[in-house]
Amino acid sequence: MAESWLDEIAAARHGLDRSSTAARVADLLREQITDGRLVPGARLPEEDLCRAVKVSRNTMREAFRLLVQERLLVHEFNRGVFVRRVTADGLADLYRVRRILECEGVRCAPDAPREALARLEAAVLDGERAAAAGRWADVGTADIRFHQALAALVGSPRVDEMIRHLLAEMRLVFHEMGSPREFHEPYLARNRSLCELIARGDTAAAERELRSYLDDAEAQLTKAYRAAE
Amino acid sequence: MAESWLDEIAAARHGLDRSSTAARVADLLREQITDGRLVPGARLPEEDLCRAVKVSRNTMREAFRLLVQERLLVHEFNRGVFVRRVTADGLADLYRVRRILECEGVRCAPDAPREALARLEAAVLDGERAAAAGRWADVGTADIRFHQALAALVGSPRVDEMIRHLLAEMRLVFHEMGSPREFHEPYLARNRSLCELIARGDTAAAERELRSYLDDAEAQLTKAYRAAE
DNA sequence: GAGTAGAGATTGTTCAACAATCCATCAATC
DNA sequence: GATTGATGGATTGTTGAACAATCTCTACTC
Repeated sequence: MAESWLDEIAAARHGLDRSSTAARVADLLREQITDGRLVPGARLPEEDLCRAVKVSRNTMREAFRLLVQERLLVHEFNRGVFVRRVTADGLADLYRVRRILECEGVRCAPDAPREALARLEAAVLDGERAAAAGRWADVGTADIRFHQALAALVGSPRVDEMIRHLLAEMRLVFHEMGSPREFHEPYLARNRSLCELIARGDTAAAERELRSYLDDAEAQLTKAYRAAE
Repeated sequence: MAESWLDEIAAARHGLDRSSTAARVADLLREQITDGRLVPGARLPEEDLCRAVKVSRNTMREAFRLLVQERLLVHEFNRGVFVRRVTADGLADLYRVRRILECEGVRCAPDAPREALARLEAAVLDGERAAAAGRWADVGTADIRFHQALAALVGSPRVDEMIRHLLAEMRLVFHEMGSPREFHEPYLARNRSLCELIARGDTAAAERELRSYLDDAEAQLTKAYRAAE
């Protein structure tokens, strides 16, 4: 195993040179969306964006396709692309799959590597620090990182990708209903206790707590959703 | 429910007029791949395909994107697109997620609508009929439909999409190792018994059987994989 | 007020060209 | 003889323009 550093280089290279213009444009748009500057339902006209970003229409369309694949945009034939608007049904489905993946993560916790558990703890800490400083947007980001780390306990690249897309859509939900503080504050303590239950190895109690956690969050969001209509 | 046929029309129309040329080209390629005429690892040169299908490079690239999203093709920057080649690691991950989704389907069986259970039964029957007639490729198709119906018991559009992509990749695995008969034949009886356990409502036994089923299949494929190297 | 016709705007698709990158080949050096 | 470096051909990435198809809104007719 004298050449193990070769593998590291091979892995690092992947993230370096792979940058097409389309991918960079997609990064740009993704940031606008996850930051909430592009609200759900907003239309993205090709030509305006091409002029703004100074790329050709073909390249812009390629960037669109990347974000459609991530479920951040939806493409309607002959009508254009829009920031995805999550419906009440979509929200229910979102939580259905979150329950499946995150609960599986909890069940896998005993077999998970230490780094994976450390990331869970780190996300909780980040959230608490951000709350103490009043940075509520960062609290939301930390919360998402926490749930991502939860599903990552499964140790499956494919599950990682699924949960990443799922939680990116959750960001859309949050932006569509505003008020990050009221929503995220109560869950800081629950994240902490969930993390401790897992660290203690009590996966059964952790799964129960997680389910009630997700039920509560879903009910709260659904209520806000129905009210918004 | 007097106007339920209206919904059917609405659904059918979706598949009719909303068909860009890129989507049709993608259909063409998808068929070539799932039928095994395009083997895993094969490169798809843009210009050759453009000339063959008589579409422009941009349209062809759009078709590529669609199939990349379905995980049938992989796109390497500045190198081209290739039929996905599933590695041994990828195979393990594939089964890890199949276990999660299909076992969840079994657990949801008591709450599933009758049509969903009927589709399960239908897939088993199709497989048995195809086997009796010696159509082993169709046996494989029926097997995939069976597992798709299993995950569909969850009743989540998102899970449906996940399992569809997963099983499309499984087709690649099958093609990479050939010999459909030897592999699929033993599982016909197990599909049948699994289906009966579910129909009887014994979800606990069904889940145990499904896990051992998937373990066996994974072990068999993994062995064949290692041998092929 | 409902329905229709048409103009203007936007998207779908194609084409041709050039730039950037990869790949195989060959020459040069040690 | 093997490794390194340069060369050229082939393929992909990106651009801009053009035209066709479709949608959307306005104005008009009844």
